[in-house]
Amino acid sequence: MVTVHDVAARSGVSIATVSRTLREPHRVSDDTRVRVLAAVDELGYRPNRAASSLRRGRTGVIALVVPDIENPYFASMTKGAQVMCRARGYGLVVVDTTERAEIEDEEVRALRSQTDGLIIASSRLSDERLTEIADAAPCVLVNRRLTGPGEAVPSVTIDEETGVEAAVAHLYDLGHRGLLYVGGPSRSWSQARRSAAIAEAAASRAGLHLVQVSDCVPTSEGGRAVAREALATGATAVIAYNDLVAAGLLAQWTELGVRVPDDLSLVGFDDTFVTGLVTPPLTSVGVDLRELGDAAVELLLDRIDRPDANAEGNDRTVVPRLVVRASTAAPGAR
Amino acid sequence: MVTVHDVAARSGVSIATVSRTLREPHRVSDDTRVRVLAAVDELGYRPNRAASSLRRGRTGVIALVVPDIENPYFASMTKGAQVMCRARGYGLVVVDTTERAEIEDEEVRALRSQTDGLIIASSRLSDERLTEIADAAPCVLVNRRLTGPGEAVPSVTIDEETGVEAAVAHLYDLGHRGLLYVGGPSRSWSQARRSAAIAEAAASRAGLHLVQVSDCVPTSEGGRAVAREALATGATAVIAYNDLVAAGLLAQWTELGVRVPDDLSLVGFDDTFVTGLVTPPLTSVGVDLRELGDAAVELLLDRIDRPDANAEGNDRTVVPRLVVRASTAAPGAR
DNA sequence: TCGATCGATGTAAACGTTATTACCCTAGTG
DNA sequence: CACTAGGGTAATAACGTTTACATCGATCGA
Repeated sequence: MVTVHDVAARSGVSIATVSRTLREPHRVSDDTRVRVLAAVDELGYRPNRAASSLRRGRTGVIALVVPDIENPYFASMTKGAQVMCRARGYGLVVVDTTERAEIEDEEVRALRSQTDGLIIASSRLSDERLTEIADAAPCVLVNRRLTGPGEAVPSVTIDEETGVEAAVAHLYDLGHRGLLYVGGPSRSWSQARRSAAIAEAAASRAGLHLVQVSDCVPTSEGGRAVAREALATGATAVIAYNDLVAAGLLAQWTELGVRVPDDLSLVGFDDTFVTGLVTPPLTSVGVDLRELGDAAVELLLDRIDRPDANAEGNDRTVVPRLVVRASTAAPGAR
Repeated sequence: MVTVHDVAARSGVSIATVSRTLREPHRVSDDTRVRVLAAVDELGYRPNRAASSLRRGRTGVIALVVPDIENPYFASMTKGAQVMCRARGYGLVVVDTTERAEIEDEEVRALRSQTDGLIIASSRLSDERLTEIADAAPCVLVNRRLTGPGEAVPSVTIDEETGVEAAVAHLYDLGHRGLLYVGGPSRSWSQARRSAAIAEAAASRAGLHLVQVSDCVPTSEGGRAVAREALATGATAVIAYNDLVAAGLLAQWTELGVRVPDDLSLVGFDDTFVTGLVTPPLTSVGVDLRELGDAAVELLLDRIDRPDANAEGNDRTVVPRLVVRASTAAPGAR
């Protein structure tokens, strides 16, 4: 292993100067700098991260905790986070909790002391636990906002109301009056918000009849499972908890001979790449998920690098767009 | 921050004993052990990873380098790797190279000195470069095997021949005699192997006519783009480079009024969750991708933890299964 | 009973980096 | 010319762990 000492010896300076050359280049004279950098290059020197972390009390690494990396939603988020981390010179460790709160708790506990900060996406933990964690380490929540008065845990959330409003408006304007919302797990924070937002959006529209079913398993299998039940409601338009559920509904309906959008319009959530995989391509409302990851990293790193700069600007809200594809049309269009 | 010193003070022993209690519990007496562990618990002590790494020359972290974490293929692999790492007490840092060789090179260079080992999946780097990397750090390749004689870079690969053979046999037995293979990027190692294996499997079957197109972009858009061209070949059965391409073909064909499997049979590769999303569900040949990640981690950690135990047992081959779903049937079945 | 052995614990020296302090040397100022 | 200011560099002390070695009883065999 090549260390500062080797570089120092080779370039005829002290180890202090080597370190300074790399950390604060402007503080050394021009010719020492080139000499040191040359030696660094020739020897292939790379500062030992462990040593650096130990001395500085900073690891240069942040952690992203997600429930399930196989879920395209979190995969995209991770991608965004990854790119931003690279740009800012930070490492990213991704942890998959397999949707289990106790694993999340355990991992978070382990990570908080060994990283510079945490991003926790769609957490399964209680408000109390999260507050406690945020007290102990820089922390950004995604898809979760703590409600307490004094709480100031930074978070990145989606403006569900706006997204839902756009979806409902779209369907209403097409002429739909019977609307079904196939909701996800009732314990989910996003589900609660979406459900409430849909109720509100529906209530404000004359003649619109809304039915909600909930606790659909948020996968395509879940969608398949409720496909018949959904038909039975007599709705002409369906909004699904997410794209996967929508895909499942679509697949099952197709097998049952129900045609989309001729017989039934369908809107998904999250606008993942799944929308382009199915036939017809799915109208969906969602944010750029990479941007979500991006934003979380940015928020966290700003907190870390510029400590107590501004206790304000804690939260970021990302506004979703409705992307209209081929799964929605006027009712009875055929 | 609570350190060994705090724990030592609290439990009335020296820091050495604290460290030993945690690393080699059998080497301390029973009552000291319980006393120390109690103190650890009460104080919430967690050994500082940076310090530990520095001293031991081991980080307890391995890296997984993938071209694209958004690709369900690598997402599943990552999941498998993640779970295995957790089980073995290692941390996992996932790096997405966004399919760019120069980023892969750069990241690998940075990671090899700061982790205990590397897993490089579907690498874009040259054989020479990979050999060089493997010389400098424990390394396992996935979906790549170095061919040189003395080369002994451990790898996990898929037995493409067996998988392809099963797919071709399935279609042939259904009665198909005109077969099209829609191949992926010609620079891809997997593509080369699949293409060769299909040619071989086809050659051994009387009356089977094989056409290959290649350089299809390995996404659903890529599949859509070649959908018409595929029809023009007159084949009655199509094998696609992967499930995404198959999904694209399927979507475009559906829009063109071509029905699967009535008019055309379709087989995908990799058996990702995409197979269940589309209509009809896709017949696909692939391995359990989590197992692939699993195996890579296991191979790597065995190398790290039991150094030079066995230079043999370097490679692991995973045998894919053909999962028959609804996208394949006898030709002219309708 | 005495030395050898062994088990349990303590002491202290690393690991490679960075930050603080001290130093030197040159240039500027009265 | 003496004195100071200040830029550039060197020496050195941490950071928290782990581990080789030393120490000290106690046990055991002769």
